[in-house]
Amino acid sequence: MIETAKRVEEMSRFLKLLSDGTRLEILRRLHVREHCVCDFVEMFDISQPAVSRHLKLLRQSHLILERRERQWIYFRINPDHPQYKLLLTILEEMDMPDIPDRSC
Amino acid sequence: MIETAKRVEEMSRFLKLLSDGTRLEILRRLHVREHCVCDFVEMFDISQPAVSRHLKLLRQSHLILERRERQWIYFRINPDHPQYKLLLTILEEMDMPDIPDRSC
DNA sequence: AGGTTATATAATAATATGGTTATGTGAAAA
DNA sequence: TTTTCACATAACCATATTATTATATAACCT
Repeated sequence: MIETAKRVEEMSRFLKLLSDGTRLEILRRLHVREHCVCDFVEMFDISQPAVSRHLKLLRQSHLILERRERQWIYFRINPDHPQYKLLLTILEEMDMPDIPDRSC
Repeated sequence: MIETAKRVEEMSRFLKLLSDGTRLEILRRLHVREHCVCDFVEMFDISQPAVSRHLKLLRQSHLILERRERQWIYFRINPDHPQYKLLLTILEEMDMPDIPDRSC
């Protein structure tokens, strides 16, 4: 079906967005709390423009939201993103792998 | 922590593997039943070597298993892969998006 | 106004990814 | 044993991705 093809296409774009170690780590941190760009520039061993580019990709797909406060720009995860739940699953999987299901 | 960094790294490699439309579609089909290479060659508008390359990537990461029967090679999903559960979540998300949780 | 700080954009380069055609290989069939 | 079928591998090419350096912009401070 065409609809399914579109969903596969969307999912592959979403997963591509998450398939980078730097971006995954950014999201892991944003899952804990808001961060400004400078936090990430300190955190990673890449240049400020490189960090900026990763944030741009995440922002352009509406996975993160920004808020300006004085000279800083703070980012946070967008809980209204269509794939927010899947994102949480992936982030939690990294934090605690191999935790069995609670039987429910 | 170093351990966490390793998990982020592993997760990004896993997601990279899934972040291609052709490979996602292959996995979607294998989720239903076994398929031989020729099935996929028919299915997609790419060359047989291109299909073979996608299958090789999936096989090399142990996400799929193969079985030879006469002149055909049949592939199936490896249910013992460390990320099998996450894979199912992603495949099911594509089939039925926006189905709310059963409250549990 | 002029300087500093935080972030974005542009230009460029190296590497990764995914496709093609040509060819190799191993099992079945003639 | 030769041919055919199903698949893999090699060589190559175009595009995508991700980094860098240089520069622009916007807010704050003196």
